[in-house]
Amino acid sequence: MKIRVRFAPSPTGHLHIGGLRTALFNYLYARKEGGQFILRIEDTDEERSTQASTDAIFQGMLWAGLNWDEGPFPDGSVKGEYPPYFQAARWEQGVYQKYIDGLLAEGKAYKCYCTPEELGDMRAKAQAEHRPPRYEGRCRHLTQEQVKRFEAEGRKPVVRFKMPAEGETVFNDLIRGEVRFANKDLYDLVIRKTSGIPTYNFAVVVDDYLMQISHVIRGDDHISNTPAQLRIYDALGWRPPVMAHLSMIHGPDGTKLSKRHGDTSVIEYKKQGYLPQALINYLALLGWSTPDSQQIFAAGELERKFDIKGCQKSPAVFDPVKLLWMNGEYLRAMDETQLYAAARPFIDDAGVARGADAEFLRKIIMLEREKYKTLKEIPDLISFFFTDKVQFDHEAVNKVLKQEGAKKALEAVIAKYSVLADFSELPLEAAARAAAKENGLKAGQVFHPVRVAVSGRTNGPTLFKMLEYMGRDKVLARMQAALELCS
RNA sequence: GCCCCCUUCGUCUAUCGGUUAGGACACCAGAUUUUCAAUCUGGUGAGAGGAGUUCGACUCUCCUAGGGGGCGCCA
Repeated sequence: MKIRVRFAPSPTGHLHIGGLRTALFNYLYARKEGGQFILRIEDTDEERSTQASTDAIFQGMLWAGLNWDEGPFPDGSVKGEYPPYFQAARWEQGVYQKYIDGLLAEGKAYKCYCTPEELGDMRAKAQAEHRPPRYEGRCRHLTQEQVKRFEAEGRKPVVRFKMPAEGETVFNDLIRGEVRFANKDLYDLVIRKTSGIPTYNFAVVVDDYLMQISHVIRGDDHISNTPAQLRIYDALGWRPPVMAHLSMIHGPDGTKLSKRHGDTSVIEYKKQGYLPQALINYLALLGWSTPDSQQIFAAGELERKFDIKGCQKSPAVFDPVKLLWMNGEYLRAMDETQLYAAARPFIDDAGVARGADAEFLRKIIMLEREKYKTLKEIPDLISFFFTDKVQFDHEAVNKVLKQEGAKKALEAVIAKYSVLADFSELPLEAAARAAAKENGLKAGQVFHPVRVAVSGRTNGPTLFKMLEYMGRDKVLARMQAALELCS
């Protein structure tokens, strides 16, 4: 069997973490099995679908590196045999209507003239009477006269699919095993809206079949839609794809991940300085694992090791702290060139290091690399190298420069450094230690004031390398200026 | 209310009838160190509850409880 999977988002907002995870599992399954990964835009919601959302989905997918084999692309091009991969446009081409007509002709579907208000009333009444709030089939057996009257009133019908009243619908989910639904719990769902546009539950069936999707991998919030869709496959005489329902991602409070939990758009993670590889690695581990619980995956390794058998049935809580750790791991694993390239936009954006020499900037970035958890925090961590005047942290000044002996230490170091022949790491350290010894100070009593004097902070890179990179002029000038802050 | 799904450390998970229940994040302690971080070592910490099946259950079955999802002319 040819493996064909799809990610089918509706363009009604940004691509979020949950959507990206679903896309990722489809992508990985396709890559692992040597199949095709298809992107299809389900824009049958005329009111909420927007072009901006479609663009955002493209952008998010591309940034995350989830390249699709078939579907529409941001430049307007389309790959694959089933263009345009937008359901609304496919509807305009008449893709769905013939199947609806067929069901109507065979009596497997019927027109329903109930208005939204009537439906609302029925639901409310059912709720009040403790009955399930679903459509009871009022228009299932309308007489010719009734239809005529409704038509005369100008009512526009929807088309509903007739669900069987008895029996069971059973399917074998790749992740959950056998799942059974009693048909009596199904209801006659709308497959064509008054606008003529098919509803989601109908359009997915038609498109998945037409596009020869072999496996439907989606969130388990779709489990309850599955029996209805299976009934439609059956009515159309089609063989359904294999179903695989992924567990949901939850927020810390145990409910489905939503905006308030940080299910922010994928692009927001980019802006916050996350690496796409790190996000992807982290997401792959939400609801999936290898038999040995491997944590970090090298490039291409997920594609090779992904196995749907390793998918978890239970929901996973999104843990931003672990994501942060993982991002740090990826940052530390980058080489100088990669890190520089990744960090540069954030540095430019922050307006730090304007006009700095690229080689120099690269060295400075590497100096503090083991501290980075996100790219976004890099500018702040290195900014003091480039400012004209040191921005002193008040706490640092009070705790260090105001201490007894600080002034003496700085003066001694200034004296040494002014005449130091080789202004590089080792001699700098030796000179500082000598200054300490000669003045009866402990090494720390000298090192700390020097650090604060030149950087304004108590935390920073390894001291003498930092001084070396900063250069004699700047170091001396800064220490000189800091003397005024000592008491 | 009805239907469906789920249940191993705080979190992500391994285990596929016999293990001192393993790993990772986080946390704690120690080592290293000029700071922070990184790194290394060690530690705390789990099978929801109850019945079965079995020589033996985290693992299989049932019940209970808890959690989640769905019940639209949204997808």
